[in-house]
Amino acid sequence: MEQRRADAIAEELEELIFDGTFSDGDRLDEVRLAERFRVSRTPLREALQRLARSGLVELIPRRGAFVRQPGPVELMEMFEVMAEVEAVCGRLAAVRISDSALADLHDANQKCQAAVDCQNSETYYIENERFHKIIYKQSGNSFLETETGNLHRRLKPFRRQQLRLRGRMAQSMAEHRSILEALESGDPEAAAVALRGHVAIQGEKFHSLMVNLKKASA
Amino acid sequence: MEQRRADAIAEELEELIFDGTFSDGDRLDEVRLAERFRVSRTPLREALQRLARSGLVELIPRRGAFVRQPGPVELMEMFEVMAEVEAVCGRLAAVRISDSALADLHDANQKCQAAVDCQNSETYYIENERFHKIIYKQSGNSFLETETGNLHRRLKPFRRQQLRLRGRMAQSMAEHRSILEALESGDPEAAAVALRGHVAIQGEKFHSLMVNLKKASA
DNA sequence: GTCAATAATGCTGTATACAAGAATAGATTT
DNA sequence: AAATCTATTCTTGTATACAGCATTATTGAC
Repeated sequence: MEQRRADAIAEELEELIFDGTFSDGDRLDEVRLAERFRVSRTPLREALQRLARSGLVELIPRRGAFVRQPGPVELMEMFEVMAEVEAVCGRLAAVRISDSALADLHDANQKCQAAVDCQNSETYYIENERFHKIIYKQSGNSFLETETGNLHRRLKPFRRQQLRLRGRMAQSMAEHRSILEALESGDPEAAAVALRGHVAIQGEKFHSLMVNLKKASA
Repeated sequence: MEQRRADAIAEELEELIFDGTFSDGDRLDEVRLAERFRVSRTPLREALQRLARSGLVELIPRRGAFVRQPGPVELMEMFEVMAEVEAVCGRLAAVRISDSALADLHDANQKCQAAVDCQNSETYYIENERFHKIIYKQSGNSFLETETGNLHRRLKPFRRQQLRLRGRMAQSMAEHRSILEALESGDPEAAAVALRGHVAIQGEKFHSLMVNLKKASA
C-alpha cells in the first residue's frame, strides 16, 4: 500500500484536470474528492499538496485548493525557459556525450523518421521524447537532468497538440539533424543554438495555436 | 493561524538541519518532532513533505523521513546549473532591462563596494543578493525569476562560507562590474558569459573549500 | 555457536472526530 | 429599499485513534 495512495490520487487528479473535468479556477472540495476516490481527507490533502508543488493547483490557506492552469503568458515563459534549459543541456552534452549515447540518438532519430514516413504521430512523440531525454542525461549533470525532465513533463500536455500542425514533424526532423551534427562535432555553442531554436519554435507554434484558438472562439 | 503552522515548522526544521542539529542520514521521527513543536503529527507530516519538495529530506514510504544533505558531487552539479541559469537570466535581461533597474544595479553595486571597504561581509551578502535578484527579475520572465530564486535559496547555506575566503569579495566586485557593463551595452552573450563565470567560480571556490576541509580532517 | 524464523514492538499511513475560520443568508436598521 | 451586522452553516486545519508493515529481538534448531 505504502504512501502510493496519495501519489496515485495525485496522478488521477492530474488526469482529471488535463481532461477538462476540472477547469481553471475551480475549487477542489476535499470532502467530495475524498468520497470520489473512496479515501479519507488525509491522503487527499497530501495529494493536493503534491499537485501544488507541481503548480497545477494553488493552495490558499483556509480557503481551499483551486485549479490553476497556467495562462498563455506563463506558458510562453515556461517554453522560453525550456528552450534555454535544453540549450544548456546541449552545451554541456556537446563536450561530455559518450559514443554509445550518440548511437542511441541516431537510433531514436531514425525511428522518428520512420514514424514521420508512416504518419505515426504517437511513435514520433515517444521517440522524440527519448531523443531529448538522452541529451538531458548526457549533460553529465544529474541534477540538471532531473530538473529539465520535470519541466519537460509539465509542458507535455501543451506540446502534444503541436504535432498536428502541418509539416511540423518534418521541420522538427531537420532540426534534430542539426542538433545531432553539433553534438557529434563537439561544438557546444552550435548545440546550444540548435536546441534553443528547436524548442523555442515549439513555444512560438504554441503561441500561434493560442491566437488561432482565440480567433476561432471570437 | 492558517496553514502557516506547517510552513513555520518547515522553516524551523530547515534551520535545525542547517545548524547541524540533524545531520545527513538522520531519521526524523514524526512523533518526537511533533512533541518538540507541540503539534500533532498531521501538520508535521505536511511540513516534512514541504521539505521533501525542496530536497532537504527524503521521504521513503513506510520507512520515514531522512535528512538528505546534498553530497559534494550534487552540490557541484547544482552550482553548475546555477551558473547556467544565471547566465540565461543575464542573456534575457541584456535586451529587456529597464533604465531604473540599471540604476538599482548600480546602487546595489555601490553598496557592495562600501561593504567591502568596511569589511562588512553581512551587508555585502545582502546587497549582493539584491544585485542578483534584480537580474533575475529583469529577465522579463517571472517563471524563470521564481525558479532561479528557488535554486539560489537552496544554495544559500553553501555560498555563504565563501565570503570568508581572502580576496573573494574584491574579485567578486570586479566581476559585478563586467556584468553591469554587458547589461548596459545590451550585449546578451557578454552578459551570459560574465554571469556564468561569476557564479561558476563560486562552485569552484566551494570545491576547493571542500578539498581543504578533507585535507584538514585527514 | 550461529543462523533463521517467528513474535513483539514501534513506526508510518489512514480514518475519524473536533475546533476554528470564512462565506452566506437573513434580519434589522437607517 | 439598501446596507450592515449577526448568526448559521460549510469547509478547512488539527488532533487523536486505529491498522498495517517493517524492524528487531528472542528463541529454537542445526
